[in-house]
Amino acid sequence: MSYETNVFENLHHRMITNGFEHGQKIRAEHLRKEFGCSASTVREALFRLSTLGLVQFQEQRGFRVPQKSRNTLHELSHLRILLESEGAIQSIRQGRVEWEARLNAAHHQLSHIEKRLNETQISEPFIDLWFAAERQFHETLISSCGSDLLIGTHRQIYDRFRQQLMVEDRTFNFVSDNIEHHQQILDAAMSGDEALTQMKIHNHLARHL
Amino acid sequence: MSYETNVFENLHHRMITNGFEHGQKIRAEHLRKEFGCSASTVREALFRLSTLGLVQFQEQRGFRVPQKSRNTLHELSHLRILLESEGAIQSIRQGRVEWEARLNAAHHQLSHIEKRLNETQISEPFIDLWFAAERQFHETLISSCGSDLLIGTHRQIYDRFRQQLMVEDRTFNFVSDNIEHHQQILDAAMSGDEALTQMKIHNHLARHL
DNA sequence: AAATTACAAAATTTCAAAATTATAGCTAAA
DNA sequence: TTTAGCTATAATTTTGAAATTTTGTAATTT
Repeated sequence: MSYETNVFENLHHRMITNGFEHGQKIRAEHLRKEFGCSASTVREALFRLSTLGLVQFQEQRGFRVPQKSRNTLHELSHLRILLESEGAIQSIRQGRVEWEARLNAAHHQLSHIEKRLNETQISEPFIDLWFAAERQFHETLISSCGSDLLIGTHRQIYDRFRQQLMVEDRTFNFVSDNIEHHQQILDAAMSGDEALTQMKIHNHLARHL
Repeated sequence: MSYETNVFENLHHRMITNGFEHGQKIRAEHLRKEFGCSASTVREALFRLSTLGLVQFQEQRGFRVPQKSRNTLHELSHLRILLESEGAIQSIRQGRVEWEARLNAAHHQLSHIEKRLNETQISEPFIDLWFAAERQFHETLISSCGSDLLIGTHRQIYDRFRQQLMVEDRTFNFVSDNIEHHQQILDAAMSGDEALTQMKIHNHLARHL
């Protein structure tokens, strides 16, 4: 793996997991010391991230983490509902027992983590586990839709969605609602009811609209 | 405007207007002579294009224009229908007389070009005009949807869609169908019939599914 | 006190050379 | 004839310095 790809993946992850603050200036000249490479290599990675919307680029003024924005969150939620509903519906239509098994497994893991969080309120060591399991659940939900493009686009939106919520994610205020919502989404998908699945996905995200 | 942005925009345009052939290797080392800048600057622009899906990047093997792919076109069409329908529906709901005026203007220009193309079969001088007008019509159709994110995502998909059709676009075989389809989309949108608009968009793109 | 100017420091952008890797062609051995 | 090994060439990746622009601060002017 090349240096640039290493830098890209590292920064990509930190952009959506509160590794940098909203609005923070990202200086290639500083990060090069941390990564032990040239500022040009960091700059390349930042350009890719800017195209993904995870960093804002302004000529001659460098790169900056996007601010939290109520409007951006609204738009991301709306588009995420659209994509995830379509992906889930197509997965219901095209998925097989294998998809159901994977979805149940993903849900099992996620609900296990969320229930632990809900009982103990021990937060910090679980955030990474929760983060990965939440993503895995939603991605598995659409994984049999038959379109890599839809999956990729959904991922792009999901990443930006997570970035907008990266501070709030760490308060864990959402957990009890999530347990219920994720269960409802799973049940609806397992029952093969497309409209119900779409409605449950919408309910899950409606508070951000 | 910086060099890199210049290079990016130039390459971006050529990626979707048959400036390079499907599957062609894109060498920064060669293009630097054309642009009169360093290969590193070209490489930066290519990284951005790769994130947009208009160029494929492979470590140590550089950049390549994506092949034509029946499957990719299918996925792009499906996703484009999804996004464009949603954008059109939201525009119908949220748009005002001003949106209708802009859409009628965009359609007028597009149909004028398409009719000329249909009558005279003079192709080459019109491709750029048609290209711009077709894009303008579809973008205007969704322009009052209230979501910059949806508009931006649609544009990204539309670009890739045009790349897949950039050779076929130059045969002009589609023109008479297009005249009819665009008119139907306009009429449906003007009538405020959401379901009909969605159906007409679907019909317009169904041959690529 | 507020606005403007000048200058130094910091940051950004670009460059082309060095380091590294892939590719192509040739030769020898099996 | 095929395969493996070697070498030269071409291309890719990375580097850090030079060129350019922005930012911050102090001094001056209004």
